[in-house]
Formats: sequence, structure tokens, C-alpha cells
Amino acid sequence: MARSAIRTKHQIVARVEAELLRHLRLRDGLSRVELARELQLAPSTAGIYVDRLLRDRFIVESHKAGREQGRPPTLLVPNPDGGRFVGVDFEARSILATVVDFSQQVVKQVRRAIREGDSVERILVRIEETIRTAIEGDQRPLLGIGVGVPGTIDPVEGIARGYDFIPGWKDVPLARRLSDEFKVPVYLENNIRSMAMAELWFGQGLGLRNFVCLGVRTGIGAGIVADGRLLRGEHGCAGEIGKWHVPGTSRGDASTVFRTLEDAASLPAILAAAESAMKTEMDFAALREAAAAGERKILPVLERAADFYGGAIHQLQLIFDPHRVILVGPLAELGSAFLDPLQEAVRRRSPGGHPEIVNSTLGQFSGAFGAAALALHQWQPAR
Amino acid sequence: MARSAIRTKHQIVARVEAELLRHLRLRDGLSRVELARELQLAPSTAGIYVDRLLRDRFIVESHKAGREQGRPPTLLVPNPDGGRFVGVDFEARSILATVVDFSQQVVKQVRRAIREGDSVERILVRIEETIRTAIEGDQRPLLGIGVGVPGTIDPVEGIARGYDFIPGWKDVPLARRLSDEFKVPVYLENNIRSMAMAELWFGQGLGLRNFVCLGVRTGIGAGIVADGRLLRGEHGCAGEIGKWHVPGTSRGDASTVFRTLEDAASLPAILAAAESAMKTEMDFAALREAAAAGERKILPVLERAADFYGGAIHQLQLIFDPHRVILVGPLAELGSAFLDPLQEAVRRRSPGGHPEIVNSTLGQFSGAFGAAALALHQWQPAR
DNA sequence: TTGACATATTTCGATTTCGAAATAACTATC
DNA sequence: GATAGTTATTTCGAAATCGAAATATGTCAA
Repeated sequence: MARSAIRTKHQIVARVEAELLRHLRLRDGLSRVELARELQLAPSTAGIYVDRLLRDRFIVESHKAGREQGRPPTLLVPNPDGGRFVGVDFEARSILATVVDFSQQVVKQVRRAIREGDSVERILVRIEETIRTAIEGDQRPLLGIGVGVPGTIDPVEGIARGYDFIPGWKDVPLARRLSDEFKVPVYLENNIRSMAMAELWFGQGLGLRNFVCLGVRTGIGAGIVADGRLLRGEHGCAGEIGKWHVPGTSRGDASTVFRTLEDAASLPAILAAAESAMKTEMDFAALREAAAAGERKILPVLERAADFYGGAIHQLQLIFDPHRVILVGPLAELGSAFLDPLQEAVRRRSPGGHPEIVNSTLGQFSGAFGAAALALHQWQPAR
Repeated sequence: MARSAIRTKHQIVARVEAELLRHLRLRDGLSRVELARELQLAPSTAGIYVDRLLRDRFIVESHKAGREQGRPPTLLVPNPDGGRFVGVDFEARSILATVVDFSQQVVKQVRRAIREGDSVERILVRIEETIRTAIEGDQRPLLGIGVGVPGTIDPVEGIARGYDFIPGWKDVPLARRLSDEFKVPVYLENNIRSMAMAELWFGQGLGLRNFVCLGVRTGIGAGIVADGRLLRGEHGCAGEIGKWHVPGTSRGDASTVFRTLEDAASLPAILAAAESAMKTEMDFAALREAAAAGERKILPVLERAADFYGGAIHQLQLIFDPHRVILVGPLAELGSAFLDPLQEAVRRRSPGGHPEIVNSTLGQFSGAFGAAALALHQWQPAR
């Protein structure tokens, strides 16, 4: 999200139009008067904007909403045929893509695997294939692409700076590559942060001004929304709590090497612990089944992991004072099997009360959805 | 800082006037054209605002600045006789107040002690006395009061919610009490955050968009500026890192009670450690002298404390990705005696690089100054 | 001294936005 | 059905802001 320097009147108009569309999508239809209230405009001014967007067919009038009293408002919604956006979310093992129409309805979802050992170039080709598959067979114009990228990024230059779990992934000019290929604007965001955006706009963060998204997959990261804004940090590295040090024995020389949260409790670490507890090979599906079945030997594994996250959440609570903590990623799919011990671990540390802790309900495509929404919300009508 | 819903044209004009004054104070004089650039206005519009403020004598034209080429700009500065603001900063042991004039120059500084055991009412009276002493003997009108309050606050209601180190300090309606007494608007802010504001506007945070102020006195807190904005949190409790758990033995039952950063390394804890190392009574002045003299037995005490803060800064770095960490409070007055081991402790944890760590240079009154600036910047000309 | 440049500021008609009042569209009640 | 009450939307003159051009005020070099 570039720190846009609003300058000319035309740019201001375009920015207000984009904001207006954003609010329509967020609230699933608003009247002119409601728009005026939300955008801090006079009703007459909102009317002018609406008329212009209606004329250009970016929005359409929907049904009239019922009211107890008074003239019923005419609800306005984005025109689904205005165009499409693609959101992509990938990390070390998989690529997820989703297509949404101009009114933010999901049109299609696609998934591809990344094999261990795939080269950076190979991964880039796979991403391009995934996008092509996602957009084929629909005539509506493609207007933008959003990508949730693992690791650190430079959102202004559109470069993926680095990610530990893909060998050779460093300074990849991802935005330029995709915009050259598909001829549309491409926006990058860290993938934990794009999940946080999805939560902010459609999920458990709806209407909240302060929450933390705790994301666990191959790596561990936090997407932080403070005062309604997503934190990025000076170099786009905010939220890298996977590298937080945790108590416990370290790998290697004890005097200088610290054990990190990712060492202790990332998804691979939990699966490894589960394997040694169950004495059999475990993938995530097996872990989920074992947890759902209430398998005895799995519970201590989850409790031990939950304790690490409990410490992290306690610290996040003190530093940010969030209203809510949202768990996203596979662990959220374990339901109360993981959430209960997690809440217990936080409670043990915070006798004076703690933020709500909830599982995300958006599912695996939340990062892709957030990335698509990012592109959507950045988009402006040409003027 | 109330989340102001800008509504009427009059309010917008007043808000722009306040912003204009803020920029003049921040930059110590700007021309009409520079103001237009900074406030995203057309030069002609900036001229209209300037003319109005000149007419009302809130600003005055200063000398013409030199230029290599072109017509030299006429610099504008706030009129020092526009009025005065008081900033107060207090915690468990002392009250500091500073008076600044309309151009943000410090006019007077006052300090009072709080005795251990003073009641809440007694402390409030002492604060009122301090303000009265600060403002006496100056005819210019008092326009506002800012207060840096220890612990948690409700900035909207103007109530101090609670602070561990003053017995009985809970839900104190401080803003109303002072505004009834002095008949001016009163703004509250947590005192670590008012120090962070002082750093942001006048100190080591000038021009930075992401930094953390690490404040150590009786308690320990962090003032966090992310994306140029001060974080407050959902309940105004952001930055309470003094309650972060640190490794080490705990007080009481080891299974449920955790040791906190404040237990381990607040100023009283450091003084206690110094006393047992030096086998003599130590106050902060004695500690500073011992450190300045390079006293052998003191160094391990500082190193041990620095190690705790090193861990905290490492975590802050990962979660916020700040450009800089600013140490404020007494420990900053120890110079390199504390800063060196602190930097070493952070370096040991962050092989991949870490933010700059610097001592504040604003001195003991920085919290009071920040609070005064808060009131100043909130102030708007009546329309 | 004069003219070429450069930058600051003002002028002034055009555009945008506002604010208050008028009008529209609905429900409930007589 | 009329009518009152209520909220949505539009109308229209006033205020704010813009943008481009004109004007002001300095430096520098011939």
C-alpha cells in the first residue's frame, strides 16, 4: 500500500471513488446517505459521486431496503461485471489462488503443490500456471493481482526480499514479472499480513480496531492490526515472531545459540513431536484425525506447543493490548483440541484477564482472498 | 487524542489551522509555499490560511531566509505571545512540570517530590501546586494542560485507570479535576507515550516513522511509534512490557508465578542489586557516579540488567521492525556505561543485524515537554 | 544598469464541496 | 384515501479549494 501523496483534484476524486467502492464491498450495499456518513461527505456530494459511478457502470442500484419508517434507501452495490481480481498465496509447499469478481464474490479457487527442491524459477512458473488456470474461461477483464508472499517483502518496489524455507529465495522481482506477464497491476504483501487483511475485512476481525493474527504453517508470523491499520515496520519485517527466543534447550552451543519459537512449535516441529509420540509417520491430516479422535498420546504434544504460543500471546497482549487474537492456518482447523489448551496456557500467565482467542473461520484460502481484496481495494477507476 | 470525526467546514478549517501551526512549530518556521507542500494544499489556499492566522496574530512573519536563487521565502513562525501551555509528568516519586509558550519554547521548569505513602488526594494537590507554581508571574493566557500519567489511562474520558506503584491510584478523574481548577482543556497521555511524543517531535525520533521508546523508572514501559503514529491499544494499555515474563527464578511458587522484567530490571531492582554488590546504600546519583568512575563491582550489575533489556529489545525488533530504539529515563543518563552492554546484549541475540539503539538526549523533563506539546498540538483557534 | 533566471506569492476564474431547504417515497393512523 | 411522521435524495446558492497565469523579489552575469 504505497503512501500515496494525494495531490491533484483528479487524484482526490479517484481516491474517493475507490474508498466508496471499498465501503460498498465491505458492507455489502449501502445507500447514498450511509455512504455520506461513512466517508465524511455531505449527502449531496455523495450523490454526485454515486451518479458518476452509476453512469460508468462500476456500481448498480440494488433493491430498496425495507425500513420501519421513512423513505427506504436505495442500496448500491458494485457491479459484478466490472472486472475480476486474482489473489495468490504461497509458501514452501503450496500455491493457493482465488478469483473474485468486482463485487468481491469468490468465482474460483485453485491449488497447486510445490515439491521440495523446486527451484525458484520453477516456483515462479508454477505461480504463473496457477494464475492462468484460475482466470481461464471468463470473459470479464482482469484488473489486478495480489500476492501473499512468505517472508519479507518490499511492497513499493514489488520485490520479495527473502524467505528461509525456500532455498535461493532472495530479492525476487515478483511484481514486475507477473505484471509483465498478465499486463495488470500487481501488489505484494506478506502472506500472514494478507491473512490479517482477510480477517479485518471479512473474518473475525470485522469491525475491530486492534487485533493480532497468529499464523502458523512452515513458519510462524503475526499480522498486527493496530488502530485499524496493518503494521508493516520500517523494512516490512514486522510480525516475525517465529524468531522470538523461547525458554528451553537450544540447538548447538548453549552459550550463543537461542531456541526460537519456530524451532519449538512450527507446524513441522509439532508434526515431528507427534511422530515421536505416536511412533509412526504423521502428516497434518493424521494429526487432525488423531486430535479429533481424542487420541491420548497426542494431547501432551498439543499442550506443549500451546504453552509456547501461550507465552507468545501473553507478550503480544502486553505490547499491543489487542481486542482479540485470531489463530490462522492449519492449527485453527484442529478446533478446540488446540484452542482449549492455548486459552488455558494464556490464562495461566495472565491472571488479570487476556484478549479473546479465537480460531479463524475463513479456511485455507484466506491468504489468497486477502491478497485479492488487497488488489481490489487498491484499484482505482481511470480518470 | 480523540478520533476526531471531521464534519463541518468550520471544523475542517480549524483543523487545518491547527495542523499548519503544528508544522510551523515542528520545523521552526516555514514559508507559504513549503506549508502548501507539507499540508497538501495549493499555494493559493495556503496563502489564505496564512493571511487569516496573521490577521488573528497567531503567527508572525519572521526574517526572509536566504536563497541561492529566486525570490527568498518569507518565513512564518507562531507568535510566542499567543499563549502558554503546561505539561506535567509524574510517577511514584516525583512531579515534573514545564511551561512552553505558543512557539513551543520552554519558559519554565518546576519539580516537586512525592513522598512514599502520600495519599492519592495529597498527590493531586501536589500536582495542582506544581502547576500553579509553574504558571505564576506571566501574563500570557494559559491555553491548555497536558499530563503524562503513569500506568493505564482512558484518554477520551480523561481518567487515570490504574498504576501499581501508587497505592489506591485507580479511576482517578484527573482531567476533569484539573480543567475545573484551571479552566482550560486538559489532555492525558501515558507518560512513557508522552516521552515518545517528545522524541518524535523534538528528539531522537525526529523524522522517523518507526521507533520504540524504552522507558525505565519505577516501572518499565515502551512507547511505540509505528508508521508515524503512537500506538495506544484497545484499552490504552499498549507498551506495558514491564510485565513481560523473563527467564529466571520467580518469586513464590515456581509453577504458577512468573518473573517479570520489572522484577528483574526496573530502576529499584537495579539499585537493589547495586546495593548488594557494593555493600552500601545506593541511590541513583550514587549509581551514576560509580558507573562514571568505572567502579569494578558495578559493571556486572549493569551487564546483568542490560541482558534483560537486550532480550526485550530483540523481541521488540522482531515484532515491530523499528528503525531505532531510544532509551529514556535515568538509565539514559549513564551514557555508554549502560548503552554499551545493552548494544552488546542485543547484538548477541541478533546476528542478522538490529536497530540502532541510542540514549535520549532530552533529559528528565522530556515527559513533561511531550505532554505540553500534546496539549499544544491539540489546541485549535476558536472559530 | 540591465536582462536572464529562479523561486515565492498573489490573482482570479473554474471546480468541488458544503449546508440548508425542498422534494420524494415510504409507513402508520385516522 | 388523506394526513402526519420519518428518512432518503436532490436542488441550489455559498464557501472552500484548486490550477494556471500573473506578479513580486531576489541572484547572477554581462
